[in-house]
Amino acid sequence: MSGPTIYDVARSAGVATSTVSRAFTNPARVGEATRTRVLEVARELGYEPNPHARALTSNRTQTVAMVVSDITNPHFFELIRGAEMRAKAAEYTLVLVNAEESPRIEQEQIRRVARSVDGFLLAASRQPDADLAELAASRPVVLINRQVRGVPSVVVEHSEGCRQMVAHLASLGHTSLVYLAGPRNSWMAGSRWAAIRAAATELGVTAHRSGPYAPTVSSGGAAADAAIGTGASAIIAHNDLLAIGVLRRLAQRSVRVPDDVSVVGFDDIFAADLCTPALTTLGGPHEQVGRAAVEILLDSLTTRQDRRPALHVAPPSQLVIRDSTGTPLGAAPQRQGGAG
Amino acid sequence: MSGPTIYDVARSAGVATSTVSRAFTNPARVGEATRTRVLEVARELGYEPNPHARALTSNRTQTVAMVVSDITNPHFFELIRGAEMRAKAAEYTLVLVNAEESPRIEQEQIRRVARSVDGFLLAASRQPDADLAELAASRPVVLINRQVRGVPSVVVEHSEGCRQMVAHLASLGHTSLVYLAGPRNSWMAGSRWAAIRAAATELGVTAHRSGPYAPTVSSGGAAADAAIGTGASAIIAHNDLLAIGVLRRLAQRSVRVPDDVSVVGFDDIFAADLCTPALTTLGGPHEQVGRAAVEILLDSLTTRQDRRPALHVAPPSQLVIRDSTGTPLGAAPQRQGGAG
DNA sequence: GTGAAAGCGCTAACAT
DNA sequence: ATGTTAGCGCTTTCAC
Repeated sequence: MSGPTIYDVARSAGVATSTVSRAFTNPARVGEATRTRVLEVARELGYEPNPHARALTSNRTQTVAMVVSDITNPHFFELIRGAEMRAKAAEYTLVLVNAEESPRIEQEQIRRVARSVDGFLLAASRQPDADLAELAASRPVVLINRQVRGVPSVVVEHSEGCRQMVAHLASLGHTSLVYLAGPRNSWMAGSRWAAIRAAATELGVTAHRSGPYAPTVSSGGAAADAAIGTGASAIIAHNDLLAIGVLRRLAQRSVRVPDDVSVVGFDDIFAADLCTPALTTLGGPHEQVGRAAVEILLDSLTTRQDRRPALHVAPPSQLVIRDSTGTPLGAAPQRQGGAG
Repeated sequence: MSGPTIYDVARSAGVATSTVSRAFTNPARVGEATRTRVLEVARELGYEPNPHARALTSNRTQTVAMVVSDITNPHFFELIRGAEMRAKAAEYTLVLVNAEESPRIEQEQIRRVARSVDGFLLAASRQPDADLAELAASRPVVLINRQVRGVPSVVVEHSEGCRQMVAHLASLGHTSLVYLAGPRNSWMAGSRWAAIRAAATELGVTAHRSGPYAPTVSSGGAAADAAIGTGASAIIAHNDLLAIGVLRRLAQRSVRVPDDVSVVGFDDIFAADLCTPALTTLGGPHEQVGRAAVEILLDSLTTRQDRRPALHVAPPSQLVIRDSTGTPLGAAPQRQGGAG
């Protein structure tokens, strides 16, 4: 059934099991010659350490869990990819958990896998701050695109990004915008709105908020209708998926983008560059975020548990200007055409 | 550090540890009253079975690994999503492994996690048949979009799909097509080409093959150039990513799609519907494929190991006709415009 | 239906 | 530097 054990190797190599164990987990504490011999024998026998036996005594599993709020969202792909690669490089295994936008499922799953993993990567967690703080107190946790006091996190910088976004819109002549908000329990939704509103105030632009909306293409229909209703000439959607849905509905309604209304999204997913018109969006180094999060997590696993500061990393976002933003012709008809 | 054990529960409930164990893993073999009491006590104490201790004796981990050839390809995300959901429903955990298009990495990673999982889902494996057969002989394996004699698999039906694709092209007036092949060690690439060639022969269409190409957007440039070189009026790309890359290059070169040349892809990824022109492609129920694969795997875990037939499931593909295919104006100028 | 006890394969004191 | 020896928390015969 299962392969050779540490005993087989020990016997074959003429050493004690503890020596074999050390040869694998703590090579420095075994004599040069012994070590090579042991490893040699192990290789010959095809010995592979049993991770469960190992975990049982050492409480280390070489596994980390990545929990994403919605595996349906392509945005997470890049995060997952970065995390997987970094984990693999460190000989860690990545367990993938989909919270399906439900705080309840999220928590259930976290409990379920808690014993099998060394730590958690929580991407866009929908749980309340208190729950996250509590979890982080008992297990190593790194938050991604979510910030909670005292918990390490990697968040794509968006405050300045939102400012740039609003500035871009303002410079095109927009004087009124609407933010189509993401889910109520999305920290990002709140944080982005705050940044947008601040920038809008500063730049003399009127900003409204509508929502919350599920961050999906299909909820873009209702979101677009609501946005049009506000009379704003610029729409900032919570993410690219929603923005793409908005674009669709706008096309159906023969509202021209960007002539009649400008649309911008967040994340710069692969599809943002392909849709028509190509979407202006606030992108970020998502893959790198995934890597960084794993790095911090692994760090907190190896480093002594003494009070390291809960670090917060915020790699810069970048406003990618494409074709969905432009001068509103209705509002500023100094160009060629008239209003819609 | 870690929570209460089976001993704590046993003591509190006034039973033996074996009874507690049974209450969890084999409820039928414990008296009604005892069971409820044990479970009650366990809940009160916040007891959670330790999966490693459990795995150590039982050799079952409640975990399956999904290995994908390239996590970069959005196509896999539907597969992953389906698999994750089905696994979760069965209280199994999904481990995600990216083979990075390398048979070597694929094999290494499989070895690495072999002891930690109950079985493998191998999506678009790049390994030789022999290696897969060998692996399948020692561990439960389900292949996805790959077929190897004697190994259970779920493959989106594509033989008939390819035929429809070629028929669609032929009906539009195309008499010559080129298939831009995927990676050399991609089973799908070979299988699709065989089906395309057969259909082409049957329908009196000339078919060329070019490649292999990496199934990525960026290799679409060279692929497009080669395709144009063949003079074919229709291009069948190995997957949507490659097709999108082809579309890009064609646009750069001012080759009109579909007037000058038609383009079709495979997979019907999210972006296929968004690019310009929208891509005609052979889609499939990918999420369902992921689910089905997990189901078969779990089945082979629970069912006795006696010789079940290695089942092969092939859910139907569907030709999604969009705007990238049309009548070649150069070849059949019976419409309005002239050739390019 | 329930209990006693022997491991599963490994790590980690503690010796030497 | 290496060996001895307890367990880690659970499952699983084997008794009763």
